[in-house]
Amino acid sequence: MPPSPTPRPRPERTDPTPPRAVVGRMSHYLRTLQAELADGRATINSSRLGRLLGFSDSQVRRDFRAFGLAGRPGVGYECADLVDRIRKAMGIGRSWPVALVGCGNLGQALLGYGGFAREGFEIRAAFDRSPRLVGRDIRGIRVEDFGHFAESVRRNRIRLALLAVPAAEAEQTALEIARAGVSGILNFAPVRLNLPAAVSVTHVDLAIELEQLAFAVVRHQKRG
Amino acid sequence: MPPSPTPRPRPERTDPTPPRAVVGRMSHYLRTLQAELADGRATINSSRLGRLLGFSDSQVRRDFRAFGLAGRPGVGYECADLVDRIRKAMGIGRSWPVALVGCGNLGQALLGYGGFAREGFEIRAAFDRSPRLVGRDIRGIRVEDFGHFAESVRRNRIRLALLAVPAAEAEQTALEIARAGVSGILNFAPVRLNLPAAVSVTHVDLAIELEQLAFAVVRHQKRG
DNA sequence: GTGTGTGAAAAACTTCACAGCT
DNA sequence: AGCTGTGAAGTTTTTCACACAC
Repeated sequence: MPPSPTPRPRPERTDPTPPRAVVGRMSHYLRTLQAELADGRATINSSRLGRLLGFSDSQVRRDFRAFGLAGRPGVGYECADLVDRIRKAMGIGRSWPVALVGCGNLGQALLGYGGFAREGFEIRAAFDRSPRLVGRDIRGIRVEDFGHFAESVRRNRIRLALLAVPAAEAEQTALEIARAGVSGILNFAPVRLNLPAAVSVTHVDLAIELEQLAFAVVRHQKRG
Repeated sequence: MPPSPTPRPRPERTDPTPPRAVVGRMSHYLRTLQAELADGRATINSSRLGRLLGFSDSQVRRDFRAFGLAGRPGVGYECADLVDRIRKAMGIGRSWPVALVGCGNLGQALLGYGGFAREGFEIRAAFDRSPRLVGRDIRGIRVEDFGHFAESVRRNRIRLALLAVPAAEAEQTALEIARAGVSGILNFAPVRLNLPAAVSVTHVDLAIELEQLAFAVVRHQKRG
């Protein structure tokens, strides 16, 4: 049993960074608050908001405090105010021009997906390499040749890209996207991308979602 | 303040349930291991696997132990063996017949998505309510009228459904899916579903993914 | 030497419970 | 009364660090 001196590095908690788990829930609060506003409710309390999302009331209050959001005792939180502040804190809400790269089936579905607009994400330009698609008009967007990508990024001040190309092309295409100065890529190809640290990548892997669902189903039936 | 006698409820850790966080990573291990196998590597150690996925080496070892997976000191883990065991532990790997409900743009993209097959998920039947689509052949699948859904679920032993209908129809359609005896729904509509507890639901919300990405981008640029 | 398995410690996260504001 | 804000306690998850197996 060595007594182990333990130098105590003193972590010194003054962390201004909101905990990762909180960030993950913020988008959900935002969406629910917008729905409440649309239903004509001006305020909401932590226990209702929690119930709608499956969180506890104290968790809601803690999360909001972590983002510096305050409510009024006896009343609750003001929906409209909260929506504004969350948007601001998350850096969204203003217009975010987005580029779509890859206009096959999935890409075309993304062009038609209504959900993006809500938070100001707007697909401004669409690209493909196939001569079959280049020049076509899909839902009001003209498909451009991917060769023009870098120029279009500058012209449209594009910072985010949706990557919906076949797996085999994903890595190479992502590199070119990164080189054009885009700072975030939402990747739909079932391939892990190795990119310079300057660009953030989020992976949407539908097979993994299905696996998790299948596991939940199996467990659900074994137990309760 | 009395020192609180602490009755010690004796948690009695013999929990066979793998921690939720571990389950979330298992699919990622699975995919990386398959890629390693495809590259001709027979074994892998925790630190390489962790590096490929952005996890620490000890986390990898802990995760595997939680699933009862053992490695060999000085060598590492055997990829093929691991893949088999993870599949078995997750309940996947066998064929999972899946139904697609909603054959608009997104639905058609899902029919063409190559990633599902890897783990045995197979879209066996596709449904829509629109007479425009019913009867059409899309990528080898004949679109059926949603009225036949329950019968098809029984005939094809379908347990999972992909829900790709417009937001306004999602809740009602999901209820009918649940009533037909499906046990898991992967929901693509930007709407929260309120369903009986017997059915598991996983939400794929692309707007939320984009929000999280935008936040990561903003933070990334503020700090490092 | 290399790399696992694992107690112990640390950190992150969640819930409890209640003082205090409206 | 109703509901927030928050210390304190509890729980889960991650990392550390090292004995031990190959």
